[in-house]
Amino acid sequence: MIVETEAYHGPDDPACHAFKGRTARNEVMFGKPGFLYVYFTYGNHYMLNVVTEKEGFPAAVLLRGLEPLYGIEEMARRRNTEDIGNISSGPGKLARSLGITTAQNGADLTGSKIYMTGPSTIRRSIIASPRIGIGEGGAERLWRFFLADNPHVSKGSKMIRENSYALKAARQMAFVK
DNA sequence: AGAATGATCCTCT
DNA sequence: GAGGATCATTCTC
Repeated sequence: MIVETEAYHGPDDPACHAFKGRTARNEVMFGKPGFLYVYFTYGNHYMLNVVTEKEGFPAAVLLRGLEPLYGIEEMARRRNTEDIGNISSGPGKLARSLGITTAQNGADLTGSKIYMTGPSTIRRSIIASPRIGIGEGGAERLWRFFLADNPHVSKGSKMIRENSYALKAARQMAFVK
């Protein structure tokens, strides 16, 4: 179950890989929505994105956190950990746990091999926050989204959550006082 | 051709 | 909380 995402929106978003135009790497983002955009970074990690928007408009959503529901043992094995909270709580971990690499770049998510399913209606409380780990164009837009009550979010999001709780608590104390 | 950089994670202190 | 790993991609010359 997807519990954390981040949005990247083409020409108006400096943090988007396609901000400066088409390259070999970001090619897939310019294609049809519903396809995987996977890239390799920091010499270690694959980032798993889903292409959104219409063909020709480069945009994608980065998957940053999953709650393992099925195939947990296999995910854990790929991640070499027993700690369920550490299997897919971050974008690099997530791709690793699913066995996704650039071999799957451009894969069709509307077929039957790799796909997403489930309710499209929002039933849970969601926190929107600034994107992290991004330079220019990162902070202004609240384009990181994660479930307010789910433990399988990335480290940065946990911090945001804790800070917001701390803020709430501080306000409450001030109110009581 | 060479250098810099990065939508991160892990280890060690 | 700091720093290293580690390499594909992109930018610069």
